[in-house]
Amino acid sequence: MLTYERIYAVVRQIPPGQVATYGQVAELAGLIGKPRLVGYALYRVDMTTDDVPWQRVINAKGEVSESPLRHGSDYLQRAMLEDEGIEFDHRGRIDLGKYKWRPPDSVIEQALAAFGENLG
DNA sequence: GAAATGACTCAAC
DNA sequence: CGTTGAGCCATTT
Repeated sequence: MLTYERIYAVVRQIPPGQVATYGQVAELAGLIGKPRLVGYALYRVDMTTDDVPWQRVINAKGEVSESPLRHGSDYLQRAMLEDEGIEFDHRGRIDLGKYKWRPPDSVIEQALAAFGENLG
């Protein structure tokens, strides 16, 4: 289960007003090449709590993903992002070049430290 | 243990 | 730019 916590930890590092892609989170979470795990983890996130800002995690296309189980709350996620100052394209896409989260070295160092714990 | 699922990503046309 | 196909592996049943 630490795998998920790793992802949550990274997602929590995402500051408001910015978005990160699954690949980005996966890379920082040590799940390089396994973006699906991130998506799966976010799906498992208990959105009833604010533990993880899953809303700031989108796909590499800059679109806000949605799940059939999430049906109906897709607009809610968009609203939350808009509330953070993020603008959506006419197609519902976000300008990653403007809003994509740029992980600071501190986060990378933390990630590396986390890897060490796991890698042994 | 084995099969099925999945909020994705990269590459090719 | 949009669609199609293959890769990835932990979680779930």
